[in-house]
Amino acid sequence: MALRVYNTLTRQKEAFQPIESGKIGIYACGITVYDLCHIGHARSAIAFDVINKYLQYLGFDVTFIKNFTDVDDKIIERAHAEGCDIKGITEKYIEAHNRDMDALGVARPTIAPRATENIEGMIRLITTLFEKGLAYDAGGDVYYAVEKFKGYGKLSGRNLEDMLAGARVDINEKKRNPMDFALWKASKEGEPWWDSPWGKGRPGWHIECSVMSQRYLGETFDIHGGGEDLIFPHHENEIAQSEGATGKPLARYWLHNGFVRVNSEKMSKSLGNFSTIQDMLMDYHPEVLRLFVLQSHYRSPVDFSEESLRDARMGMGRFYATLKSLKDSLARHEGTIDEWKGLLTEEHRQVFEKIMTLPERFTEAMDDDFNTARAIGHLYDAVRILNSYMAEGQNEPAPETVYVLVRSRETLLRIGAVLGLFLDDPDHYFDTDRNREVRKRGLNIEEIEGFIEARRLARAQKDWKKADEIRQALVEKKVSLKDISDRTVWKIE
RNA sequence: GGCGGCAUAGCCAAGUGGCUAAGGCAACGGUCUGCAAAACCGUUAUUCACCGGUUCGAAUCCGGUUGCCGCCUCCA
Repeated sequence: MALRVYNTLTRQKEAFQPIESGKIGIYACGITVYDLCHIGHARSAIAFDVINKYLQYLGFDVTFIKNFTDVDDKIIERAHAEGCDIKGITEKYIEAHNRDMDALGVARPTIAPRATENIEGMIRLITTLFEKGLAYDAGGDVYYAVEKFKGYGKLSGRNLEDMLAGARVDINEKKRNPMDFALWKASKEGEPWWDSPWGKGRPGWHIECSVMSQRYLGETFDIHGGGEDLIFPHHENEIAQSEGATGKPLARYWLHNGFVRVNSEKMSKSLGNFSTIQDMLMDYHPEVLRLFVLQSHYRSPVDFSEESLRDARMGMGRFYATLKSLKDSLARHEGTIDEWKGLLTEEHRQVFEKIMTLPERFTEAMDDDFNTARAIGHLYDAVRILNSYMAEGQNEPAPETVYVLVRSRETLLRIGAVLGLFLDDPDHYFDTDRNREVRKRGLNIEEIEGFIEARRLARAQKDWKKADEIRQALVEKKVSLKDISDRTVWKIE
């Protein structure tokens, strides 16, 4: 089966066909840098990160562009509020954004262009739109004449009459049509400005993406992505600008991710119901956040709550428990024992072959519009098979077992990497997880270990009653114990 | 008002015409254990919001009803 993707433009899944064989250009709309990123931004970033990584996994040479909008009303407002220039704001939040994305394991884009570095290109594009009769000057403000562009509304499935019937179009005397949007805004006192044929001003929001995508990916490129709230007006306007100027399709496939919700409502700045990525990373391992997001399809909404994150954490713990078992089983067996390939007895071969079909099943799921939820289901299946297999041949694994486990682990890690999962060392994962949980619940490690030592002494004397009381006290603090032959390990539930 | 999406077990979530409706979390029973925990095995939706229709056959297609959500204003 070949890759199929849901295209917002046609509202159906289509066979994916790159413009140039073996190469893919993706443009994903980035953020306006005036504040910290929240979980909603993380969801979008992770969705396109996985798309990016999966396409590379398939062997495509991917050019991934994600911009920064670094001039905009909100930024100017914020700069005034903090008494600095816009660069003071944008530099700070670009840095914060990059830190957040790095922490989440989101790969940096091939190029991360900024709007303010592309003003000349925007002026050129607006000039072209004037030549085509699609732009008009209204006293220093330049607007796009939407009526002049056939097909305005084709992405969002609207037409101008419907939109005009809507209650919330702002009245602006300067506009010829209420739906016309700004390409260039005359600067007011104290605002940043650039010289242009229409006077001092700054670009409108939409023009930058048309310019930067064309600069780095050409007039027509493969995939354009973003959150579903960008479909209208942002992406609709990009189409009007770019296609109005070139007469060619802007992008072949339009992909939009669904929202993160809180209590069934969109997580957003205006509702104030957001959690920043920084805050969430204090409480959860980054891969728990990724798993939370990837367990749903990227176009569906996901509901964010303490409980859903807790579920994701438990699921992630299951994966790492298996990775830890694999690590421990193989600790004394470096390298692969390749001579066992082809010599496996029936029992070993069955496990081996099941795990070796994992990439196939993974690809089948991901080829269906990046169905990460189904892919993750297959990973859990593999984990169950391996746990069962390891439970049988515990202590000293036979050489053929080692061969199967080495190959299985490679496969698991290779596929996990596409989703940005299993990248941590299992011991490190559980250490940091425990430290996080201990801090969240206000517990004290020395105290817990003191209790465990007291219980060890009680157990040595076969004082089961006392040992159980101690354990019960710990269980009430959500600390669970596991007795292994010579020691006791603990974790937080 | 216009446009669009969603409704699957206690919770989360795959599945878009036909083998036994994935998987995770939770719960319960068993193996293991001094007892537990983890892991493993087993159980938990004759049924997919509701009503009607198409079909040999539908969670899946069509029509209607109800409920929830998004966009139409900055927003991932």
